[in-house]
Amino acid sequence: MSLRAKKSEIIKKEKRNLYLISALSVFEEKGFNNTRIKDITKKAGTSVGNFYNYFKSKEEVFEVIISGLAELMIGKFRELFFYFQENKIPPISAVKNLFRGYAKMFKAKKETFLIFLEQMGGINSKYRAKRNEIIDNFTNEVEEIIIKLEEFGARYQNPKVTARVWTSTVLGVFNWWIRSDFELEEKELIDNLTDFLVRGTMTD
Amino acid sequence: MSLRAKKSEIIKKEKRNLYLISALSVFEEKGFNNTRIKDITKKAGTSVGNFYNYFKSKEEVFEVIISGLAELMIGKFRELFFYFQENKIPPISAVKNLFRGYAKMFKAKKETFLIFLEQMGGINSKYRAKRNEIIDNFTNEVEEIIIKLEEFGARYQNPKVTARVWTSTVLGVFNWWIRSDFELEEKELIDNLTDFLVRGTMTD
Amino acid sequence: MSLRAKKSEIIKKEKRNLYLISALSVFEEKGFNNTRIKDITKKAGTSVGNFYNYFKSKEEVFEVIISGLAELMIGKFRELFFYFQENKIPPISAVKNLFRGYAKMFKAKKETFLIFLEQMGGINSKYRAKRNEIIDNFTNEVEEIIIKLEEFGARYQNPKVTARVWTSTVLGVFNWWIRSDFELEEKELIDNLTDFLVRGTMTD
Amino acid sequence: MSLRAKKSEIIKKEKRNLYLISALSVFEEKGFNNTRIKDITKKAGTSVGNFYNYFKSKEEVFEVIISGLAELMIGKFRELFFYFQENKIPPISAVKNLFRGYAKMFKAKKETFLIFLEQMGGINSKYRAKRNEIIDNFTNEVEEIIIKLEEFGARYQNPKVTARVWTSTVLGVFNWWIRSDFELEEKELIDNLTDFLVRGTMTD
DNA sequence: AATGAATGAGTGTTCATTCAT
DNA sequence: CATGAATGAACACTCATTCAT
Repeated sequence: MSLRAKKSEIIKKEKRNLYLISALSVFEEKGFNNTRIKDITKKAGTSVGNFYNYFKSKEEVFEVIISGLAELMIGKFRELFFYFQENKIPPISAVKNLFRGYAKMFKAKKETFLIFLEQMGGINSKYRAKRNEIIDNFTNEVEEIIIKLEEFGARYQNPKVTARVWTSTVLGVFNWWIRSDFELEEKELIDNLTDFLVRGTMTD
Repeated sequence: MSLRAKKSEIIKKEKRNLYLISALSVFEEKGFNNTRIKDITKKAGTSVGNFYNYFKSKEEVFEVIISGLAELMIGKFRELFFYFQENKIPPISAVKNLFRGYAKMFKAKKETFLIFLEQMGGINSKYRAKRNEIIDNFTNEVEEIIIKLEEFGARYQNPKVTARVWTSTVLGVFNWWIRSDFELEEKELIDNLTDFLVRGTMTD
Repeated sequence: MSLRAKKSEIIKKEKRNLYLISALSVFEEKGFNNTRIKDITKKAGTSVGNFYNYFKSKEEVFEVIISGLAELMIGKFRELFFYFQENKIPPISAVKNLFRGYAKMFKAKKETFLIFLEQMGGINSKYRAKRNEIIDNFTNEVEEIIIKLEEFGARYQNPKVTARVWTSTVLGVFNWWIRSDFELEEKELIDNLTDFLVRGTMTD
Repeated sequence: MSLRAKKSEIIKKEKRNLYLISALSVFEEKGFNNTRIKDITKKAGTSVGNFYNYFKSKEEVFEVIISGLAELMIGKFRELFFYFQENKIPPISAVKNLFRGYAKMFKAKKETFLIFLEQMGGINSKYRAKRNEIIDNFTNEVEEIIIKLEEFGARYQNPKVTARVWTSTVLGVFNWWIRSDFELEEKELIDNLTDFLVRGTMTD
């Protein structure tokens, strides 16, 4: 690739990114269904037609925005899982670490998560299915850890329920935290959350 | 009111109900935004125009369907709260009782709750706000109980976080239970859920 | 026809009349196009379905209301024409007599005339054509008199224009008189109008 | 503004104009209420959606078409009034001048005037009120002149009635002249009309 | 005859997407 | 690539008329 081509490639990527950021902000405010392509391009300072040089449809921007969320959420969990096994970290520290990572992630991607958590299920059936699939996959990953935890002193329990409690809690509590504009001190949030979940999961 | 008028009154209520049921089912399947009035009337076996003899807009049916949910959820909690104070019921039994009531309620209104939990936030900003308001009110009610629980041996904790954990858990877990078509035995679900939440909340 | 049948005939006519009166009032207020059958039946204290036992369509009521207007306007003119020829009444008295009759007629049928004068042309092409036809027929009648007037000292003039001036004036001025709720004294109106038209028509 | 932008500005104005002309012609033929947006765009050779790039509603086109009529009618009158005072023109010449201007104006805007005169009152109450307001304002202007005319030898009369006669006559006679496709020679029309109105107004 | 629920064709407006410039 | 005008399918809602009771 020539230097010139490479440069244009970069510019193209930047423009695409600009659209993603603009769309994200409008989706978050108005919701997918009430967002007009014009709203996005206006925010980006370009024209309607131009948008279609970078995305083939309104759905595509949405999907790009959402894509990666699943990996992000699950990735964090896997990190913990790995760390946990390798380093024999005590569960409480491990969980706190995880939640610190989550707090950072939710802060960095607050709009995206709000869209995912609050809106995605209501856009259409396809996205509702996708949303549930993401949550289910996430829960399955969590479930595996719950099972492993028995070795570390978790009490006997139905791991499906426990895993669902964990994911519901994480998603629900962080959703509230984002919506409240991170009002509650991060340390307090994480300490309380961890305490609750660990007590709920482990034996005394 | 004449006998004739009373009869027609009843028939009218039944027809209205038929529309509510039809709409509920179509909303659940296609989502509000992708539901056409014709879908509803087809399912009800009537004509488009007739729908508007019973509801003044598509939004109205939706609102009638959703209305009452908040009261229902909060009502159950208040029942517990009252019972709990009056009868000095041990927390575990009280919570199990509550969840039995919830299980019944979610079963009876599964489509409505699915719409509320999964779709409502994505329809438009108005409904997103309403959804969050309902959840927040619910959480506030729960918070009051959490605070009372200290008398009964709850450990020191941030009640806002704990309340949020409870509501997130209840909504998230029951959402999954509905979606999975109640696959897991009700007793197992309730026992595990109760166990988790009580341990998370109370001191050892 | 039996007595019973005759009685029911009368009742039927009364009901029909009630509808005509109700429709007239609603048409005048809302205009034909923005009048709903329900508006008419509500005013009449009956039901939508009942209306169609008396009229076969919304247009029919309108046509019945308007029908007769043409004859009424032209009839008055013919009366004058006849009187005038037979009795050699001086023009000024004849015209004043005519206008007195007109004033009475416009007062008695004010809503009907308002509909005819202000609204009829805007309902649809058919009624616009009818409206113009009525006005043209009226003008033709007037034209005949204008021509005769030469014998009585009218100056030379194009009778088509003069006739058009007369009808435009009569319709325009009485329209205003009705709209202003007959504020101006009838005598003053008639005296001035007559004076103007006669001076405009006759030689000095 | 760039040359390119200026060009597009001009094209846009032309397209808007095309719509105005198309709408005018369809309104005149079918009437406002029976005109479909599709009728307008078909006549303009464009698509339905495109119409809404130029006008925000069907009512807007109508209002743009009608707007200016009032000013036009009254403007002509004021011209005369001014001329008349300044130049001490004898009334007959002044009136003839005015009517020549009116004839030209009605010819140039025949469809618009037909819509205003025949249809506007029947579209809906709002437009009926507007129509009457325009006519009343026009009449008030005329009334002022009538009052001034006394200095120039007008006989004593009720100026409200006389003004109403003038406007009714002008609107009624020109309405007919337009409808008859200007059959009558302009000079003949104006001479007769002027003669009539001046005789009616002035003393011998 | 009276009622008012039922019907369904009809219409203004929106908006994702395309395309000429 | 950029622009924004052009396209037309889609849809909520209306209302004259019909019809079962």
